Amino acid sequence: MPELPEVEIIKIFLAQNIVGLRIKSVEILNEKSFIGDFALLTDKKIISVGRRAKVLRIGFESLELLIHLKMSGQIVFKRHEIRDTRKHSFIGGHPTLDMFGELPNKSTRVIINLSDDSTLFFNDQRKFGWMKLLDHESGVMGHEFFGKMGPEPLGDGFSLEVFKKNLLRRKKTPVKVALLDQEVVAGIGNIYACETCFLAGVDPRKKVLDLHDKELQKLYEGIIESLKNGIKYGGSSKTHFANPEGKKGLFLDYAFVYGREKLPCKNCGSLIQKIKLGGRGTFYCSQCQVD
DNA sequence: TGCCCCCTGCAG
DNA sequence: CTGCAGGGGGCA
Repeated sequence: MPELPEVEIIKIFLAQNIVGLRIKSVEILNEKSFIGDFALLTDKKIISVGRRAKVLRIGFESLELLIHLKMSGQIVFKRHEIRDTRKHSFIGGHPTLDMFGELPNKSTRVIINLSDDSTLFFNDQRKFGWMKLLDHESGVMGHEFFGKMGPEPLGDGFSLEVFKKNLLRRKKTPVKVALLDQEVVAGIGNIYACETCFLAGVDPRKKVLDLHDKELQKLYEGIIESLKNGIKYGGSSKTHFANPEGKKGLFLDYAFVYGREKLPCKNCGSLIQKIKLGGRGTFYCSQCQVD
């Protein structure tokens, strides 16, 4: 589900809502969803919430909890004053937790009870996601885990030069597949890779080696623009994604190609094509995305 | 660099 | 029933 924009939206929400609270208890409903000793979290105070690539980072004084939502993960925040989400649901536009049903639900894997009686649910239908608890002593925190990852595309370290250098390590790879490589740029997933190629006017099948300098420039700008738009519209809610209070994202309404197979291109009117690249569905406009 | 796999559920 | 889904680790 989540790519950089969706994880960023969750991060922003959690930063405003759980920092300063303590962990009251953790319940593991699926063993493989939590790596590490969850009991260590008891009574620990949350001091920071961050993001690196598609990974959420929740910081404690001597511990860090990493969360990767993979394809179907959700973080749901249930405020303490809401006893029964179904009876207290709003009508019309307000975010509600209704989309999650009763909580915990069938796909809830971990429950984190917080000191003010609010609750975090880690839901993950496909069980690909994980929570990992790291400690300072293990030396895993920070560089070792994230060491090989490329730059944050919305951060200061992401220059055109760095982008070109990293991308060109994948010379024979189709450009859209190379954009998915987290060592090239961190945080791009299938939706934003497709959108980036469209914004750059580049055929997603084109090998990195064959890209002109102008195309590299436009890809660089396209990455930043598509990701910023993703955040601006609250993320992509194809199936699973909603922010922690149940608000869905609207980005796919504004997407140019992703999910628009056989629909007219918003730029030229010709029909959007769907192909498979690197095993992933890939959408593009054969008129707008050519040499 | 390209599969297969980890899973569950939904659409065709 | 088959195939597909916002990810990515491991293996040849």
